[in-house]
Amino acid sequence: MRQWAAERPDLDVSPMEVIGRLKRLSRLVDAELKRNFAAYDLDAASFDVLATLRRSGAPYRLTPTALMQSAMVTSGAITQRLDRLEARGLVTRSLSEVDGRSREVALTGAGHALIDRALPAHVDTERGLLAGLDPAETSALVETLRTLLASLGDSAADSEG
Amino acid sequence: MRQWAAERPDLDVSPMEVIGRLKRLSRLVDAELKRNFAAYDLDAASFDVLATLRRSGAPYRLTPTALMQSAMVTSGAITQRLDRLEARGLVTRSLSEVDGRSREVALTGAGHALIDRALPAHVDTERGLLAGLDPAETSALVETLRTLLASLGDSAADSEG
DNA sequence: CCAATATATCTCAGCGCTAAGACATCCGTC
DNA sequence: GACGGATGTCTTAGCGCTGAGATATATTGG
Repeated sequence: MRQWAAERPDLDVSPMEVIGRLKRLSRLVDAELKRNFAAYDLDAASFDVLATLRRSGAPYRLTPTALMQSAMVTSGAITQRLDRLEARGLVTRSLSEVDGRSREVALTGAGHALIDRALPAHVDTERGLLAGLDPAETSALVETLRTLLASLGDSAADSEG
Repeated sequence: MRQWAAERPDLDVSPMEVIGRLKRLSRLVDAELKRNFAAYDLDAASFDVLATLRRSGAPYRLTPTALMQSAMVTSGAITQRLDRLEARGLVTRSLSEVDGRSREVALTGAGHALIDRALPAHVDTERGLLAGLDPAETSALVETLRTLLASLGDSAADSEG
């Protein structure tokens, strides 16, 4: 920030302070979570799909489109994630009975068991990452992030985990 | 969150609320910034390198290692970014005079001009992304992110933009 | 001084993602 | 019912990054 103020005093670079830190934090978090995923033979992408299916509740079925929106990736990315998960026997894909264009992605028993095993350590890792904040700071942060996401039109701002 | 509480009532998934939103926000921000980069024939990676060199001040020279630490990517990624920028005439690479292992990466006139042109719109885009927060919320957010980064050992928590 | 170790950069295979587009199916309108 | 546009999924080429490792130079301790 100091550097920018010296180099481009004509610009108000204060937004960089927020967004730069946000990006940095996101990278640090990703790197830390990755370590835990690896302990369960997972990566962030696979974990994301399994966790989304898991939290959707019985019968643990969602369409690729739903998974795509939750993950905020392209349809091609979801297709490939599902290819990998299906090959490992963690999910199944079947034709939708109500829409001929669509598929139903379902957790298998193995997928269910794996995500249930990986979840506790994952949440613990996340808790550890936030250990530097006291409860008041944490809840203020949640609230601010919710406000920000809502202002950007993110529909999942109220339900996402 | 509601879904998790119903599915895994044994787990305190509150950390997911923070980290999930953080990740989501980071993706939205990336997507929005990307649009502006494209208007200047840049991508996030190239912009990052040019901006880092630019804010380092005259003589706008840094080592690949310094760029690597700033960008939080591997050395291979920096090598490739520099290959691309060098091919476009936006930076030059020369041997270090003080360390035979090292290189000096310098902004060219074209690189300097390009980043100076792209910067104002970039900062404006960032400002727009934060428009949903009032000044008090914004400064509280900065402070919280700083605290969090510091607690995670991020040395650049105080200077990064 | 030399050996051992650390550091700086580059190389490259492999991987997951995007972007663009193909294809099938659904839906609204006439 | 047929047409045209919208939607859901998959395909594929290309791209940037990682991770492992190669190479060269620097540093440190004996």
